[in-house]
Amino acid sequence: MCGARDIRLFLPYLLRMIRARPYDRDVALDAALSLFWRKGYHATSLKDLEGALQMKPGSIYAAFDSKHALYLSVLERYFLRSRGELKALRERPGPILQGLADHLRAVARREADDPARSACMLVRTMLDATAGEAELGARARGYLDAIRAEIEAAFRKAQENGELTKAQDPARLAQRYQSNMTALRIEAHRGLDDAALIALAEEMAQEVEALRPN
Amino acid sequence: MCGARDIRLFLPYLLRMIRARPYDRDVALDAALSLFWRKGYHATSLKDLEGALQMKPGSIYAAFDSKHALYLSVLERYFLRSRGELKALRERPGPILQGLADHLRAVARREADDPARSACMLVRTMLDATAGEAELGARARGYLDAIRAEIEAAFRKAQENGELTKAQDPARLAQRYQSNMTALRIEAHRGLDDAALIALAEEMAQEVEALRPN
DNA sequence: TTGGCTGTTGAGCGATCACTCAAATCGGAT
DNA sequence: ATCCGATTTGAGTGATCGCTCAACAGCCAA
Repeated sequence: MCGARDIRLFLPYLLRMIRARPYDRDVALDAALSLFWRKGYHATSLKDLEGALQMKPGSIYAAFDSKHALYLSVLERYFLRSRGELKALRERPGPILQGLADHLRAVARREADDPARSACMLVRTMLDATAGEAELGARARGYLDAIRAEIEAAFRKAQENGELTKAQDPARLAQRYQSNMTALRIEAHRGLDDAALIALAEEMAQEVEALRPN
Repeated sequence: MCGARDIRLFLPYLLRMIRARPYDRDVALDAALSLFWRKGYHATSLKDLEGALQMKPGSIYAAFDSKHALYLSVLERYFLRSRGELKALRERPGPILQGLADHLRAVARREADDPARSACMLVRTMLDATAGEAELGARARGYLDAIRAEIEAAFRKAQENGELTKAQDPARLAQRYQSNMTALRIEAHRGLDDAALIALAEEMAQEVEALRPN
């Protein structure tokens, strides 16, 4: 009996929780992600963010605390998506090595189609972070490590499935795979023509496929 | 007879030309190179430069015109040194492939020893350059292209020397070599431990050596 | 010495930076 | 209709940005 009253009591707060905000946090974060990814941390000003997020400075600070904190949120968002892609790849049925190889091909194709090609945001953040924003660099490194761990897990699973010999070292293969991916995306950023970009990815992909013992 | 007078006439100007400047241009440029390389274009302020160059703003502008122009000078300096290393490599006696492979090993060792590891300045500049400084990006790309051309010339010479089969494509080999070098130096910047860094370079180097037909 | 030219100085310019806060605005409960 | 509290607003904060320039210092010829 007092249950009903309790619900009535908390209803306003529940409603408030789902009350439509004047801005959509996800949309705003995506806009910030796109902007920061394209321009980098230092070159992006609050004015730029105001335009991209369609929010006034006060609202931005109420919602995200600071430019620094917003960048961290955005970076985490980027990381979660990147790792998500890899997790999906590992949990997919079929040979793991094939999935890893195809991922390289897919990234190259995606970049080739994208008119605004841009290298990995984690790498860019790491390269950009100076002593003044040491935390940004540390975060980016941490995320890159987590992604490498994800790749290593994939190679390890491939090894369990007999797609690799016991002598091959998943940690080292993951290291090389990530280096290749980084290089591939930097070449995309550089503006390498589509054919060469896809050929480069193909070369890397075949090296992954060639790991399989026959 | 009028020759002597001419010399006497121009002597002041000749002396002025070699007159010791209050600052040493080469030293100043090296200091700027080090600073810009470490902090990047956007994160480096005039105050930082004043400190590093030991020059007041007026002198900096008298000598280098602007922060932008100074960065361009410094970038060219960096490029010339990088290309110089490769040119030396190509003109050295002995097998070219061996030289290219050893260069990868040497870079890894150099980075491992360097406490302030830093990725290639041209790559960093390219990744950092926004629409506002499109020229910086274009310059960096141009320099990277020139370096790739240098690598390609090395592979081509190796091919002429019979170190490569006729079927192998120097352009593509150069592309991959440069990608590997980029990735290697980014891993160095990332803070990859010395052993792993050197192992990564070794793997890349052996792939170059394996190109040789036997 | 003196005059003249070169190169240095550093206070200070307007613009822009990240950021704040008092006032206006809005949705929902009464 | 009226009020309340949450949210948005945007002019404005001090700090710092890249950069300028009138005044000054040092050197050499005369």
